[in-house]
Amino acid sequence: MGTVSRVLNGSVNVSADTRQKVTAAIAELGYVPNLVARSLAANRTGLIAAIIPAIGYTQHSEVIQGMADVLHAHGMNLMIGASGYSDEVELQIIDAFLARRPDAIYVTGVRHSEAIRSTLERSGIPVIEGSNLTNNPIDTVVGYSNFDASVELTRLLIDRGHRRIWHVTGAKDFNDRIDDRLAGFHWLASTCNGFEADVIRCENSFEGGAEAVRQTLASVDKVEAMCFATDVMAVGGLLECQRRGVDVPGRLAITGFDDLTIAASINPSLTTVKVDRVGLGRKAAEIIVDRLQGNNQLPHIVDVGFEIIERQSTRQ
Amino acid sequence: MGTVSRVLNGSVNVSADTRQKVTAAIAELGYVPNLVARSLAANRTGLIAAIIPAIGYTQHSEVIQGMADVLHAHGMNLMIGASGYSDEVELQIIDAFLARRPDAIYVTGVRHSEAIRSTLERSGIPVIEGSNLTNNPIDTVVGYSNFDASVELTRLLIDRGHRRIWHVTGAKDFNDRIDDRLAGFHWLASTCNGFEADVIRCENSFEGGAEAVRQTLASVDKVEAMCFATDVMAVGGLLECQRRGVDVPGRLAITGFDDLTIAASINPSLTTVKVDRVGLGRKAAEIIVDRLQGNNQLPHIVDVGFEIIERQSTRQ
DNA sequence: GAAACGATTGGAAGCGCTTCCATGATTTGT
DNA sequence: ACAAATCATGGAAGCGCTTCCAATCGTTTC
Repeated sequence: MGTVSRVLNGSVNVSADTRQKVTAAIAELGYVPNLVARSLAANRTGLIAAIIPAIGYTQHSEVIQGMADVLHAHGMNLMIGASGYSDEVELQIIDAFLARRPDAIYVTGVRHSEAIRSTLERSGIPVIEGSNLTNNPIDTVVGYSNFDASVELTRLLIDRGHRRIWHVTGAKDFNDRIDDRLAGFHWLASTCNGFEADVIRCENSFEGGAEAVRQTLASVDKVEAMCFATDVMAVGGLLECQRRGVDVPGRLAITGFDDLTIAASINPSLTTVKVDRVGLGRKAAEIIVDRLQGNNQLPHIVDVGFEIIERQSTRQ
Repeated sequence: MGTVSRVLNGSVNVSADTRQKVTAAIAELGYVPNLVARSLAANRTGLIAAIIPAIGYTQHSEVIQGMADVLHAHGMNLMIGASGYSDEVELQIIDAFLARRPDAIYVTGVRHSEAIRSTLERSGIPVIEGSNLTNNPIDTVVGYSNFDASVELTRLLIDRGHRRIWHVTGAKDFNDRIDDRLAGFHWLASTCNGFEADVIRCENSFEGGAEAVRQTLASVDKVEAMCFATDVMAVGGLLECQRRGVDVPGRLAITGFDDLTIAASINPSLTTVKVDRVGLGRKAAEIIVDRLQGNNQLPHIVDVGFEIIERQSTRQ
């Protein structure tokens, strides 16, 4: 038993001869190691837990895709849960996951309830926060600055000559990513003279974006640009402009955020912020794998960056 | 120890008094049961494995979302893997998952390599195949008839007076779902007189759909309708028509498949086939839960149905 | 009031591995 | 050639639970 275990775990202290025999026996018997027993004995499960707000949304599931790829290559597997943007549900899922003794845990965002934060801190395993940045991670954060990206995107609109810009965002306290985008917008606005900054909130959906366009066009005679906090809303807005014959970007410039694949295809194509989400997931998984192999010299703040992609919706 | 276990598992044979004491002690000590040990002892992990072609695609991740919701409500958790449409990778993932002794496994589609099929058959756990139908499931299939849906969709185009229809599909043998859609199209075509059926293959992407439109318009002077095997291709095609000023549905009727959210918002809105994917996932999970609770009287072929949604892209 | 019974409870075995330890085999140094 | 060190191997303990069994206790029945 001891020797078989050594063979399976690739220990050095096994003679080539014995290894051969054991391997043959394993093949002949069709023996499949029981990883549950291994997990218990070795105090290491090879399971990684990941919690995202919603599995059905590309922005989040692409991160998971990246993680799954890297983890699978290292013999580890992913457990996944969806919080539905609820702190309460998220805590429940975290508790359920921790009872399964994962080797590490990934959570989306950097703003958590006190209960969640303390649970994660006491978990004793690597905790990766993703999709945003913070100076004060629970353990390690892998993301990009939603604040900076929003600043750069808004600056692009200003550079194009716009002096009145509407920032369209989701419900209050919906999540830290869009809050930081709004904060970046506000910050830049406060540094500019003769600049009119407005904010409108709507549902994060195509219809929400469309509604935002309708409201905005109805309430003021002159709107120069709308800076949507997500591509979903921006595309919804763009399509509403198509329907109403509003010239984009002639009458109204539009920007999004996320670079969904539709952003490049729609007419006019959409200026947005691109983030390599699959890469972010891969990076998170690589850090986890590294940490579990004993590397404690890893950075705790990992910026995967972003890229402003200017397309037709802002180019006159 | 025995008694504590009985309390935790809600056994009947514990006095209210003892239960009270144990519960209090658990709360005070902040004891968290180790589900790994439980899994080993009880020979039941409470883990469900799910394999989909790609996690980042809404069509598949929505199913996972539905499963995760139901499973979480029953104290079970999801392990997830992505095959990237490769039989080889899929088998690797299945093997890796089975070593973790999941209580059930979900796989996408009903056409599998011989190795995969036999591995699943011998696994000894409930196997759910999803997103299509077959008369010969490995164990249980939860899905809808891609064949029938395609027939109905094509019939709608014929009813609208179209006599030349292009079916746009993906690469050969890409997956059983789009193959069945093509088969449905062919079958209906073969029953109609004076009907011209063409097939074109392209990449399953917006750009692929656009390319299909370009090729089709260039090669023939009269095309009446294009029936795309997926909404992604259809939307790509529709946007290409926008760019070229091709009137949809006046000059060219277009249909998709999947009812992605964009289908309802795009201009003109897209006629497509709607499937409740989250519901499909929920149903699959409910069957799993039921089976694990010992119910063996469940149907092995579960049709969750589909709905043809006619929108502007086919309505003259 | 004694026998019989069912409801509770504690204890031990065991789930299938990993890991430590002791033993024996082999190699190295001198 | 011999002692010391190194390596390979089998065996046993133990990971933290569940579950079975036997023992205990309070009740009911006649």
